[in-house]
Amino acid sequence: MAIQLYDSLTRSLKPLRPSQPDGVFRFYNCGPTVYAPAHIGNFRTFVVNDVLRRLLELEFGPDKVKHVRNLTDVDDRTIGQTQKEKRPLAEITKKWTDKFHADCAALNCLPPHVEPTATGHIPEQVSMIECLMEKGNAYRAADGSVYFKIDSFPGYGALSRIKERELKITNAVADADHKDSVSDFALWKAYKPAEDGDVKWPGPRGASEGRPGWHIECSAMSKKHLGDTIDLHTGGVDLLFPHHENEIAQSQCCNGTTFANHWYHSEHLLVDGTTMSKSKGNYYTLSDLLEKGYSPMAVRYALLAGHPRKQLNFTLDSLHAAEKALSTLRSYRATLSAQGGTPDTFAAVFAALDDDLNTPGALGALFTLVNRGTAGVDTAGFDRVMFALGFDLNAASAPKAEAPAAVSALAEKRWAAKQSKDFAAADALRKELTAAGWSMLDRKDGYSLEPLKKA
RNA sequence: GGCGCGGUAGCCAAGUGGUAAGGCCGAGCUCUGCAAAAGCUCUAUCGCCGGUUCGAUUCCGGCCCGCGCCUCCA
Repeated sequence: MAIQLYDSLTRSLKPLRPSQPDGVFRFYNCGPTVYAPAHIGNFRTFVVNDVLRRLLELEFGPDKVKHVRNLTDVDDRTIGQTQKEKRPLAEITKKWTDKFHADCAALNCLPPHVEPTATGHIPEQVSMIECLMEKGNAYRAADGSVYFKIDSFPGYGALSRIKERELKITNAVADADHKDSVSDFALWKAYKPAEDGDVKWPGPRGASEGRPGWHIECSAMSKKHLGDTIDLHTGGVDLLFPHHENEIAQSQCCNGTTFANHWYHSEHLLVDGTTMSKSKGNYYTLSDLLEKGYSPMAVRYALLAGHPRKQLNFTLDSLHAAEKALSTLRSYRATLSAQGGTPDTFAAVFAALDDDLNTPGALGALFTLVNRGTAGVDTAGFDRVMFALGFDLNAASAPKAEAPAAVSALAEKRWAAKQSKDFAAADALRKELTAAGWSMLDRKDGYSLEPLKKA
């Protein structure tokens, strides 16, 4: 059964199908800018795209999906960071690329098949800009920068439905002096010694040395790794305009063909009802949540608990709920036998996923089945569902924290009191442990200690 | 101002023209020195007002409230 996915361009549900004769599904997902740790809002997009990647593999076969996700390693923010830290660009971007990879791995996201970087594709970008200049879609500005001429592309605005004249005039006027029109966007930015440090490359013919504008990297890298027409292009809603709109303009003017057959945008993660930002103090990284005692898998679960095309209000409670839900799945998995399953047991789960990536619907269907018991279910069938959702049930439920000596001592005392049936003392000690932030779990033959979740 | 999205139980969140999945929390019960774990049970008429309809939470219109984007933010 085909995967139906919302297409932002036609605003309708469309089936996902490879368009090339080789049957390979070409999938480009806009990746992160590596100048700081990605936050969980960023990861919502990447986790959602990971589920998509997994569904595509199940649908077309693991070797019939080509997944490309870029790393933006040169732009205003990365350069700004090098100036702030007085360190080379490559050092900064390496650091945050490594962190991004570690976080992705913790969240059990499959690595893309190709992960191109902007700095690794300067010639490709330059060549595309030259192509656009030759075709009259781009022009050199007085300072040596190159801009895309929006008027030259009649289709501009089709994706975002934004007409040039409807744009709110902001402080974009800063660069306006060099542009023919305020709405034209940079393909190549001329080198500015005071701001750019040593970050510069030889420019397109006729332009100054400098660096690529942000949008051109995706056009150039998708062309190189996936070809002129790709089957699916995805990203967060915020990329719809101007980033994706500009990519379409660049690619279609240069290549003369449809850039992407399908566009998909996942919605924002909100915290406290608003979008995350450092100034609001509601900015979470994965590390922040792990420090609070939550597991990466719970974060993944929480990110999938809302419909990907709907804003999701993230709360710490949702992580608690996720932790519990995963624990239920873990015990359920443990009761399953290796064989004897009925093939279509989890059809409802896949039906939900195939229907516009309805992850909360899929989770609902999954628990309905789990609550029904283990009849007709075997490990292989269940594991297929876990693969699709990307839940690694073997991953630790939560990082095992070592109890401080003082806490261990209290626990030992309480255990001894309990063994000697001094329940009053045992209860008093339990209260002390709670006050110290630890929970003591008794078993027949011993006990374990777990830190209480921090608020 | 332009474009778009949403308002479903204490919280999170699916869904359907015929009286509403699921997770968490909470309550009760079973089990158990206590706690935890496990099991069972219980908890909503879907923002407001009209309209269409035999029937609307689901379609249409209006209103109220919230959120996002509008040139470099996933």
